[in-house]
Amino acid sequence: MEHVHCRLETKDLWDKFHDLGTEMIITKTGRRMFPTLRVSFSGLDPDQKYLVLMDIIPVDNKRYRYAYHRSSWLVAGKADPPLPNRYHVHPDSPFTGDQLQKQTVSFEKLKLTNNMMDKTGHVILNSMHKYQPRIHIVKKKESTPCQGSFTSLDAEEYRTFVFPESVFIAVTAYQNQLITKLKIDSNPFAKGFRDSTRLTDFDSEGQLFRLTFPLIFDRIFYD
Amino acid sequence: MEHVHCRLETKDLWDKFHDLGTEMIITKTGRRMFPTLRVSFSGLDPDQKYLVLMDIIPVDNKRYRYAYHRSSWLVAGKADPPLPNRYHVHPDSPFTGDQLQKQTVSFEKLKLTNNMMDKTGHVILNSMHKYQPRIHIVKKKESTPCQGSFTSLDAEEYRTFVFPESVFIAVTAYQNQLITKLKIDSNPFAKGFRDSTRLTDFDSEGQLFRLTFPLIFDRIFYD
DNA sequence: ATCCTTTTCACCTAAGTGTGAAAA
DNA sequence: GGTTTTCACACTTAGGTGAAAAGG
Repeated sequence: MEHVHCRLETKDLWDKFHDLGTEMIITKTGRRMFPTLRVSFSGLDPDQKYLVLMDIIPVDNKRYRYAYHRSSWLVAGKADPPLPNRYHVHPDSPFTGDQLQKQTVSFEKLKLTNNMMDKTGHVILNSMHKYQPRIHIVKKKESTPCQGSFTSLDAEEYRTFVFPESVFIAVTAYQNQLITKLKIDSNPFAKGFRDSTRLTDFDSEGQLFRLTFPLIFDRIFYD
Repeated sequence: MEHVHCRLETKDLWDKFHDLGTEMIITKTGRRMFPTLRVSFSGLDPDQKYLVLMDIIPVDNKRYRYAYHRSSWLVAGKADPPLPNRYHVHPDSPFTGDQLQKQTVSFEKLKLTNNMMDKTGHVILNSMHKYQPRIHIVKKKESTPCQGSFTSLDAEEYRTFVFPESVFIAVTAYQNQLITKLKIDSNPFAKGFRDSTRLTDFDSEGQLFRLTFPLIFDRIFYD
């Protein structure tokens, strides 16, 4: 697994958020992450089967608060008691190496919650704490279950990738107004709050283009 | 272009609808097609640029009506005056052959309307008429515009693919109740009408699976 | 009791979908 | 009188709002 590479496809967007200090909303019922973690791999064995996993780990042992007058995050004390870490197998796993090198893997369905009693499988985080998402790729052996539990892993069987631009602070309400603005402008699901005069245009939902002159297609091939 | 192949990725779903007699709603403001036409290509020149187009042509010169007592479609006379055919360039065009062989092309944004005055570029169809969608792949020359109008095409420059399982009758309201049921069960946007006891489960939105036992990841690679 | 911070919740936007009664 | 079309409505998921509630 030494030559495996992992690319963050959504790096540009993550960078924009990272510059402002990324915040992710966590709710009782679970909230998606935005931006989404979307990655692609290279250097895999095309015929080997792999699982792709994601988890989110605390970056430090601190609790943060937002200083409005300075528009910046300050340390506000020691972290709350840590929560049990959960690993999330991408639902399309297992992938063949061939598949993985052709398509990107998107963790758009993953949701964050502050509900410690959550039973729906969302990631449980502490509010006002700093986190780092991670991506893991695991070589699947005959015996590796795709669902269920892992018991042991040899060192050769997996690799972990960390993208520092994806660190974020979990919040129950946005603190930095610039983050709110960037979310509204870049998340298609927040369209309802955009000004009619859009300054930014991240969404790739280009209009269907129509030709005004008909083409002539006289030969039809059945396939 | 002789060796180009085109595969209908959503064939299974189309087949299910075709068995019942596919109906597509057309409205004044435009309605998406469901199932979506999603295709992939092979046999292309990786470095060549291509445009992918779709159009929808009348299958015959007939008008249909639905006989409720027999639960089947009957011919109800001659077709209404034909409407001008429009060709729709996929908004992501042009593609390189390499891109096209790695990803599938989805026409999910295309909308159908019965409004002959439509200025938004949707496909205009006659209600109660039978139609056949077609996919065209066109080799892009330096001079070929991606937007605008084509003036002429050499015979070697394109191929047209037709999937007979994608024929449908345009309607303003569903006629066959079994079609309504299948749409509700298979279109994620119609979830609100599903019984709590889902018999069918076409949507691929599998729940994220969670491991209950933590894995041990001690080696972190920055990438 | 006061004050400040953090969390919750009912509410509205948005697009896509079928409903069912009314209008053609 | 029967068939076809329209339209306001309700539902789903995802997202931010802003006032009220909860915490400390």
